[in-house]
Amino acid sequence: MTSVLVCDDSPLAREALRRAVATVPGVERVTTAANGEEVLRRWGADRSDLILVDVRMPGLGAVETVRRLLSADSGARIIMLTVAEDLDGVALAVAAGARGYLHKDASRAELRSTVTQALADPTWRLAPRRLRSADMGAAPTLTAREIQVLEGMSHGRSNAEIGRELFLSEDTVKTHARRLFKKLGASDRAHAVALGFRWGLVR
Amino acid sequence: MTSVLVCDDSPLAREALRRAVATVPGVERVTTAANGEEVLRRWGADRSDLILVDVRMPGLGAVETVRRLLSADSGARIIMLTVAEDLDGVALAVAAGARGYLHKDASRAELRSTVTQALADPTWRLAPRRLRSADMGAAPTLTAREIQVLEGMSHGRSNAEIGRELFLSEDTVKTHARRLFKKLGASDRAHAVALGFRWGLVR
DNA sequence: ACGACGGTCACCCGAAAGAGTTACGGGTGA
DNA sequence: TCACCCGTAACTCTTTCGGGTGACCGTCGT
Repeated sequence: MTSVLVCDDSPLAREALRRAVATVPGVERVTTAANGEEVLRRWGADRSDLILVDVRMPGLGAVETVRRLLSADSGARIIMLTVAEDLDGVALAVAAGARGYLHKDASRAELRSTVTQALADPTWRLAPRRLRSADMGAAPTLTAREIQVLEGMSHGRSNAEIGRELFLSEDTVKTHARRLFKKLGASDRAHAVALGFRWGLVR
Repeated sequence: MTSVLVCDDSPLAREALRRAVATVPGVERVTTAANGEEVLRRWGADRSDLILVDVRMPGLGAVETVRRLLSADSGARIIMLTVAEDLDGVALAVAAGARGYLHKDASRAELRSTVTQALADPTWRLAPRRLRSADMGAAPTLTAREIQVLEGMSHGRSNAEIGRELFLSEDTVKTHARRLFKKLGASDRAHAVALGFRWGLVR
């Protein structure tokens, strides 16, 4: 029983991927998820043989998702999906333990051959590259809420606006902000946003 | 009577956009079109105050649509809609005369604020710049000083600290800050830093 | 069962930020 | 020449931020 889990925040892309992966010989089941949290839930319930994860995701980021999947099961086989040239994100995810990546605008044949290969060989890995893997150890771990607040900041929202968006009081947003500042070592929101980008926590 | 015209080839996206734009304060009517030809027809019949056009369209392309709209009425206010990182298309459309662009996966608040801004100010432009077709990056042009100030912000410096670093008064730093906010379309320093990263102006 | 942590909310307070406005000299392009 | 932008600076006024502190309630791990 070979199953694949596909994660992408865009419903259209998700469906297209689901259909494409389903045509790979040997794949019996394809499940989908819209975000990192859902991936972790589904993975906990039913471990697929392969996971495809979009690098750019709201909420729990791709890097964090990869890290948590691997801490749950170090044997998890993960392939990143990327749209454009955000190679930084891919690099970080690969450094975090993903097996490789796929361009979303790769041909269907390309996708199929990569998936086939990854399924056939449990040790399959994209050519190992020299990445900033050393940096990853020090990467601050933000909670989902903290990342949501950080993302709000990166979109120019005030604490009050973020609170309205997340159905929280402004004071609660401030608490999350203070905690994430401390974790990141940021002196203010602008600094926090910059560090978020440098760590690949937001994009 | 404020009206907005939305053009997108995907019915789902079209409806979602229509609903989102309809919630913008001051907008009384939202009409939709599925392609460039229809936009031109509707524009001929009844000129809206603002037009949102998907960059990716079948038949008459977005760039050609923009060009024809502007040749019919040079005051037409057009904002491009883009899905991914097809900056080429956006850049061409902006070069052709579009006022700016919006990521389709931008938050509803972001969309609303951009539309509000564009409706409020007839001269609104995402980044007032002298675009050449070769510009291609479409990145807003910040002056050296503005980039220095933005970099200071990205390192968590206060305006006063940035001033001391650059041998400027705090008030001067504030002036540079205000100007770069306007150029980037940022609402505060955190947003400006985020946009700086997204445009590749800082790292 | 205990503590640590995360999520929620509240209050106070001083320090920043940001908006608006004005101003002046220099450079540059139309 | 005139208009426009840039760099510099000052002023006021309001909003927002950030730190400190305390509190209550879950959950999770040990």
